[in-house]
Amino acid sequence: MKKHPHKRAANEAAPGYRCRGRIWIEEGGETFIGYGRVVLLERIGEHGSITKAARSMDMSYKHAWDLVDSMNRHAREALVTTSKGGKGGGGATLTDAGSRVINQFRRLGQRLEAFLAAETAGLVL
Amino acid sequence: MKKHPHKRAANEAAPGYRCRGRIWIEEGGETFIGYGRVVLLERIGEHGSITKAARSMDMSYKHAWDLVDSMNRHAREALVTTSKGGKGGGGATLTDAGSRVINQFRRLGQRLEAFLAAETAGLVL
DNA sequence: ATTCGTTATATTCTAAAATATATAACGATC
DNA sequence: GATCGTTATATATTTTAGAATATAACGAAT
Repeated sequence: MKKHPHKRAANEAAPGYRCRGRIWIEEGGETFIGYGRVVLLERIGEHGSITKAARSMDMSYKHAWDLVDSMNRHAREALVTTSKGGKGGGGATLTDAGSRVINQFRRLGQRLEAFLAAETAGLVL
Repeated sequence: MKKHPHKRAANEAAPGYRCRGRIWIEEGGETFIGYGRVVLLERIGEHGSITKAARSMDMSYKHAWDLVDSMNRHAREALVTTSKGGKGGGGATLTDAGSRVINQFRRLGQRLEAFLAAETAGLVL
């Protein structure tokens, strides 16, 4: 039988190439929303506190606070509202606008995954 | 005239949201090709030398060499071949396989840009 | 008034990534 | 065989992003 020159040799591992990617939304050259920020928003919604949300994802409070601040500054209406003092020391709540942003970005991420899967399937390397 | 409640106030800057993203190709969990690597391949093709290519893009030689090594290890056939000693001290040449990878990735990048443009146009934030 | 856990903020510390530096080997040309 | 600019490699230094730490303010509950 004639050899098939384009088939991989038996000892040669088949390279499993895969397209991967990241996507985010900018405003004025700065990041508005990305994967990590969406997770943070979700955790704030679950825990009702920036501190607890940060701990739950092994992030420093300062980093989490800076991200929330950045998101709120770039959003048309606040995604997270905070209160200090009082019962429990205060807290943070995810707004409806925040929930909508989460949903929009999650759907965007799904479309990216579909794009990447199609590109991976069509790779000709 | 009745106010249009969903129109932006005159003093409120229109937020220019924009989808951005990055894409790369992995093999075995490690990066095989990405934007920076493609630029490096192109510069090697232009200069015929890893050293000059690295300088031309303000990259340390070590970093450039590591990237070339990584690309060659993950590619089915070498994207860059090198020679040491001899006239001019040696050099590096972009192979045909390297050129093909550049073209494939550039086209992939164009399709990503189209995807991002469409998503930006459809943003509902 | 004291306590509590949080927000808000500044400052310091650390770890990762990249750069910078140094050295040997290479081989065609002179 | 001496020279040259490069590849190849190791080590040290610098940069920088994020974590860690510290402190004050807050305000309801006790």
